[in-house]
Amino acid sequence: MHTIGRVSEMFGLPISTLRYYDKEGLFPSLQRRSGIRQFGETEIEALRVIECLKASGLEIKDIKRFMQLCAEGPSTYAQRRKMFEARKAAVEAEMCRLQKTLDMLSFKCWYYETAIEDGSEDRLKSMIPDGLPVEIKRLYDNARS
Amino acid sequence: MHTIGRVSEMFGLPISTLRYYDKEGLFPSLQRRSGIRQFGETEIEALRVIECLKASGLEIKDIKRFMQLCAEGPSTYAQRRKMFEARKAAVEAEMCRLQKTLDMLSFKCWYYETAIEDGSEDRLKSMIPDGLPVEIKRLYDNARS
DNA sequence: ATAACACATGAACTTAACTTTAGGTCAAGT
DNA sequence: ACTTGACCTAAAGTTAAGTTCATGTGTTAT
Repeated sequence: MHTIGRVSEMFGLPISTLRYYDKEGLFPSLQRRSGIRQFGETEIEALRVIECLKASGLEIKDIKRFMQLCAEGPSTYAQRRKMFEARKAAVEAEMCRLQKTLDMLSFKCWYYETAIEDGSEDRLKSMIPDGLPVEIKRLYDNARS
Repeated sequence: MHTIGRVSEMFGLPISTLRYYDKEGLFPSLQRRSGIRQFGETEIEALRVIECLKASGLEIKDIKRFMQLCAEGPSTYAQRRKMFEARKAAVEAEMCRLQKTLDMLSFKCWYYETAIEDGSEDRLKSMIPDGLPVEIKRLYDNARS
C-alpha cells in the first residue's frame, strides 16, 4: 500500500491531481485508514490505464465510466473491450490528422528555407497559381521525389 | 474579398470563432468597409496556416505572434522558419507518444478478447509476474511475432 | 414602410482539468 | 510542549478557446 505522496512521485503527478481523480470517482475501490487514502495495486494499475486513456483523448467522466465497469466484474468485459477498440480508432484517426499536419509543416519549413535562400518570397509566390497551397505542396512533393 | 459568412462556410468554422480570432489579433492586416470585415486572399491563407498551427498544438497567442512576424516582412523569415521547425518537432514527439498509447490500447484490446474467450481474467492475471503490465505487454508482443 | 437578414459590438457565460487557498488532523522528532 | 511534515477537506480560482446574449446598424425584398 502506498500513500498519496509516494504515488505522486511514482507517476510524476501532483498530489492535487490524484485527489482530484479520486473526487471524480476514478478509484471506485480506493480504501482509507483513518481518513488517509491507501493506494493498492488496483489503484496503481488504474492509474496506468488512466494515463493511457487520457493520452488517447478520453475525458475524465468517461474514464470514470470505465473504472466503474471494471468494478462491476466479468459481465462488462465486452463493454470494456469495445471502449478500447473505440479509443484505438480515435488515436489512429488522430495520428492520420497529425501526419497531414506534419506534411504541411514540412512544406512550410521548405518554403522558408527557400525564401531565405532567395531573399524574398517572390519566386515562391510566382509558383502559386491562385493562392492554392495544396497545389504548391504537390510541386514540393514532386521536387522531393 | 469575402464576407465573414462566406469564410465561415469555406472553412467550416463558426462566425463567432472568426470574430474571436480577429479579436485575438490573428488577422493583423484585415481591412474593413463601413465596419464590415473584408477577408482577402491574405486572410484566407492566414486561416489555412492557423488551422495547421492549431492542429500542431500551438496556442492562439503564439499563432498571433507568428501572424505578426508575417506582417513584418522578409526580415522575419528566419524566425518563421524556426517556428515551423519547432512545431514539426512537437508534432513528431506527439506522434511518438500516440504510438506508445496505441500499443497499450492494442494490448488492452487483446487482453479483453482473451478475457472474453476465457470467461475470466484468471489466466491473464496469472501471466503477470507482479502487477507489471510492461512485462505482460512484452509477452503479448512476443506472441504476435 | 416594414420586415428580414447579414453584419457589428461588448460582456457575460461555458467547459475541462486542474490548482490554489484556507483551515484542520495527526504522528514523530527535539 | 511544540514544531515539522504529511495527510485531509471544501470552496474558490485559473486557463484556453471559444460561445452566447443583448443590443444595434445597414441593405435588400415585399
